[in-house]
Amino acid sequence: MSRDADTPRARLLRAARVVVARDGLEGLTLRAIAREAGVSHGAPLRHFPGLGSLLAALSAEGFEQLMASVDAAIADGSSARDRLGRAAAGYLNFAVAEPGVYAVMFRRELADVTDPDYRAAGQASFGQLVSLAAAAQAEGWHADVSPDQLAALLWSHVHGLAELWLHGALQSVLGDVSVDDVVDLYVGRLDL
Amino acid sequence: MSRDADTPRARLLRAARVVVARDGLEGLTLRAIAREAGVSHGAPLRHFPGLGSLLAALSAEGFEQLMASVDAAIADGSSARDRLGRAAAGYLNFAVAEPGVYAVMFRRELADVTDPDYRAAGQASFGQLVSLAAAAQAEGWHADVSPDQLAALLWSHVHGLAELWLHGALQSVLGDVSVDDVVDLYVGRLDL
DNA sequence: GCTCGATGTTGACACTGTCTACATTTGAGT
DNA sequence: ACTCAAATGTAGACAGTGTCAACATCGAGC
Repeated sequence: MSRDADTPRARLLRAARVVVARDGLEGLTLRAIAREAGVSHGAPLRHFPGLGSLLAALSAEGFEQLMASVDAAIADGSSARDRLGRAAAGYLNFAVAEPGVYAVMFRRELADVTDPDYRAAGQASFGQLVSLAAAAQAEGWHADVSPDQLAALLWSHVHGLAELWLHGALQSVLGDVSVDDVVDLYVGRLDL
Repeated sequence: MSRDADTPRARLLRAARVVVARDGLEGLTLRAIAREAGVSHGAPLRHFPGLGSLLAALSAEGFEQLMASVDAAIADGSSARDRLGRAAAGYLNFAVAEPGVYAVMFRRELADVTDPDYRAAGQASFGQLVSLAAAAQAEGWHADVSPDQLAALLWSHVHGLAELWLHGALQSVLGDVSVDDVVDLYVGRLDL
């Protein structure tokens, strides 16, 4: 994300971020993105075969952002298991900082999940988690599962927390919890 | 769900089930529901103020189905902790049996989450989980958290598994796992 | 018998995604 | 410097959508 920092493609993706942050998923239309980018309603189709493809590209960027957020969070962890807890916090921080992008990343009816960049970015993100899990296993933590399986379990749990928080379900069921509360609850409990 | 088993309202909700099962979330439109129910495109608005309201009613039904699925699954559990594991299986079985309904239940851009019936059904479903969690705590399992918090954690984990499975992410990351595999993995690991 | 509420129909409106035909700009090769 | 082709953008159309208003039907209760 540097050489082509101002191509029309990148401008459209930035516009999509603005729109989804402002209007949510229901306002995230191709025409709204075009308006935000200051071009006519047909212009985006010169750069993406369709809305699903644009949203897949946005999601791919989201996965990279997510990895960066996790990387930043684990920077000064003492042990692998400690880094795993910090990774969860980094993950949730991204989801809360970019709720619209995070939602698009996991709605197959919106983003074209067959897009190669989307799949690659998603797998890279999962790979990051596998590495963290494997390192914790090397310290003897849940060493009796495959790293992939352990990573899938951890991913599921953190993803569930993110989705329910974004949905507002956690807030309505516990008091009005903050993200930090969720992180504390999750990291501090259930043997993580 | 009995006295009014054949009101137009109930017929529309049945039609919505058919449509979402056949065409997925992107095909779940008000007009498609009307077509499936054999009425004109404006007829549903006589019974629901809008699509979001209809989907909220469908979601409320979904929460009741979900509770029934969990209830059936825990019927012959030996201990409270054992029942908790069976409850997770019942939960995931519902999500996989009715993927469209399950998805609608957790998309606030589709279902009107302010609908009173929706909220009541969702809270009842959560209450069911709280009871199960509290019973397991009475057996000494994770007794150092509040039942609500413990239930929220369990819910997040199972919801994350359901969402990622429905999204196809678990299948693409582990091999082509079945739901039973997911249940085994989840229930058998992480001290549940 | 008549009225009124429940239910349904029809047509309109402003949106949407996508397509096609047409314009403009721009850069690389001669 | 000129040309031409690719990149990019515009404008209009089409079918589909949610929602609304006006009109129709029909049945139960007075």
